[in-house]
Amino acid sequence: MRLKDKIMSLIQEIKVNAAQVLNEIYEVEFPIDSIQVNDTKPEFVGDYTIVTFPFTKQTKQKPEEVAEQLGAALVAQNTIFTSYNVIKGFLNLEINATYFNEFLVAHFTNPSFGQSAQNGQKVMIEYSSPNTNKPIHFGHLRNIFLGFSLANILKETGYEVIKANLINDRGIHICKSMIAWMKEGNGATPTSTGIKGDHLVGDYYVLYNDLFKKELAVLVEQGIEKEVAEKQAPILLEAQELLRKWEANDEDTIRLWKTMNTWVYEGFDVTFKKLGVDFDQFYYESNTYLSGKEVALKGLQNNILYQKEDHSVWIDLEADGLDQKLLLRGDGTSVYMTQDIGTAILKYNDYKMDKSVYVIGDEQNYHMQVLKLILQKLQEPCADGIYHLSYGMVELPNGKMKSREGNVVDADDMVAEMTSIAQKNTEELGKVEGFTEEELLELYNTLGLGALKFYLLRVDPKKKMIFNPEESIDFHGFTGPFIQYTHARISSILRKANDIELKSVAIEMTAQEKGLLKQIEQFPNLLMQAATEYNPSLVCIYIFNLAKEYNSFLANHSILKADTNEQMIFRLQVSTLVKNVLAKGLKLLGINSPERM
RNA sequence: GGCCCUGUAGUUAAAUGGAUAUAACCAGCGUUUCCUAAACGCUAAUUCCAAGUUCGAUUCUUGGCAGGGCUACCA
Repeated sequence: MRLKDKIMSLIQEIKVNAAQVLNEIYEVEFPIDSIQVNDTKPEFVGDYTIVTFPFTKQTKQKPEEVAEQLGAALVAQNTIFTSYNVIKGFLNLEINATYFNEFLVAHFTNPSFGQSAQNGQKVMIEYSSPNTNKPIHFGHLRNIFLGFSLANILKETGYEVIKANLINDRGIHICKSMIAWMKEGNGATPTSTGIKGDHLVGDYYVLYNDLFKKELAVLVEQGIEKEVAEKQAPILLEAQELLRKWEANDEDTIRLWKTMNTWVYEGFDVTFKKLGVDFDQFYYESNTYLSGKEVALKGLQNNILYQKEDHSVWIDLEADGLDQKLLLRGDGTSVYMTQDIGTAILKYNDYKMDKSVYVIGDEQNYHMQVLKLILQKLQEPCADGIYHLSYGMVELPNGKMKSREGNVVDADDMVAEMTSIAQKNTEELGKVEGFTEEELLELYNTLGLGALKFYLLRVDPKKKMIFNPEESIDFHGFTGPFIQYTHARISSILRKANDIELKSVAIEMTAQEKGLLKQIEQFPNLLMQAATEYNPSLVCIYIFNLAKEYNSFLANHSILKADTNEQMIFRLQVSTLVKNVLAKGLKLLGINSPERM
């Protein structure tokens, strides 16, 4: 067996071997993926375990007998297996240490370990997608980190990735900020006030809602029903008028709209940069909101859509268990769904991607389901590639965040808060020596962001999460800084040993050393799984377990004072490999790995 | 009403249908002469309820219960 030629992962190799042997013994074809290979539980002897219960029907033998025969044949046939034992229907296999030794030698200096070859597939990931009437808040961060991380993971596993941001820059919401600014802004600008552009615009959005509520109260006082008053409040009518002017291309309105949007973009830029995320392609809804109409009309001609008496255009999805959905109003204008249809087609025409991932909250599950179905019915080529990466909302302990009420945890504040906790912790631990002022600032930022990103990415995306600002963020345990710390410790050791030549050595490895290598060997596979499942939390869990295992190893093994020179070299090699994998895992999550902390 | 998602130690999270359900935080007790105690070790504690399928169910099916979301000619 030559590691250089090795394409298969160890688990895959076990499966292939097992299938082959089963075929030889029983003359039964078992599909490779039907063979279950698990990690052997620590209380048993062995590295990997084949579950033999599923074979009993076709082999007409007891699980123990199948396991026994399979184990004997595997050990006799392939030198990667050194021994086996059978407990009930579980066949525990021990893997030859030589295998891991060769693996170590082949990869400990390989910076691209974990990376897969290009697979020719193109994926677009749309994420972030903010409205321009308010700053980015904590809930958006989950979206942004998920999208960015997923893009990294897909690139690493061989996809060509386009990161897209669809900016929702038009509509009644931005008009609300505009009208409040016109009324009470007195010409305030980010420069004149010193307020970050997106926050400034967001403040007027909140102000709009305050004014609206006041007007509402007055109307209700006058004896008007609340629901009626909500539609009659003068400021709302003004905002709607502003939207009409915008649509009519009114010069002053457009100018103000552009100005305020520019403020917001400048603010967003700062935030995105601070968060360490970027995009390849921006789409603006003001450019795309009229599209989709032609497609709808074409669908009408082909009788996929139908028209009601008031000329509104609909699609009937009841046969698919959904509702009827409006696509064009009676006056011929588009709705949200129509725009999304248009944008989906536009994106596809731009890139012809195989997959289009939308990172959007789970409250839009229905919308996305309908969007995909309509595109399929319209026989648009982009339809089948659409995937909704649906994630649960981030809630505060006292309920949902509402930017209308200013009841949000702001993203910029959050980053600043985390950075200052990092600073406080570092200072308390007295670990500031040997750093320049500049390096310290960078370190605090690395640690604060690391904690924040890891915290939001470690949970399965589809689960909603509750964020408790006081209690939830920690620097111990299942956190970013824990892994960063492990990385920094390894770096320290390697710095001390940097004049030692890491030549190939053959040693008897301990169980824990073997365990580390076994874990690392699974890394490429794990990345593939994270990519197929669109789930960065798998990477979080993996690198956390690896860091934990390494820390435990470190407590039990001497490295620089190992018994023999060979042992030291071997452990330095293992450490190098662990460091590389931790750094790569963190990088895929968008987190930096400090050399010292 | 209909549809979708989620219920696992005190808390936050794991577990392609597999062995005695796994970690972290919190609590209690310990550990610093290779690297950095942001670490390591030990102790205690968990599958919402009821049926079903299975050799085997946290996982699949059905029915409850609880929480959230969607069900706009807003975006």
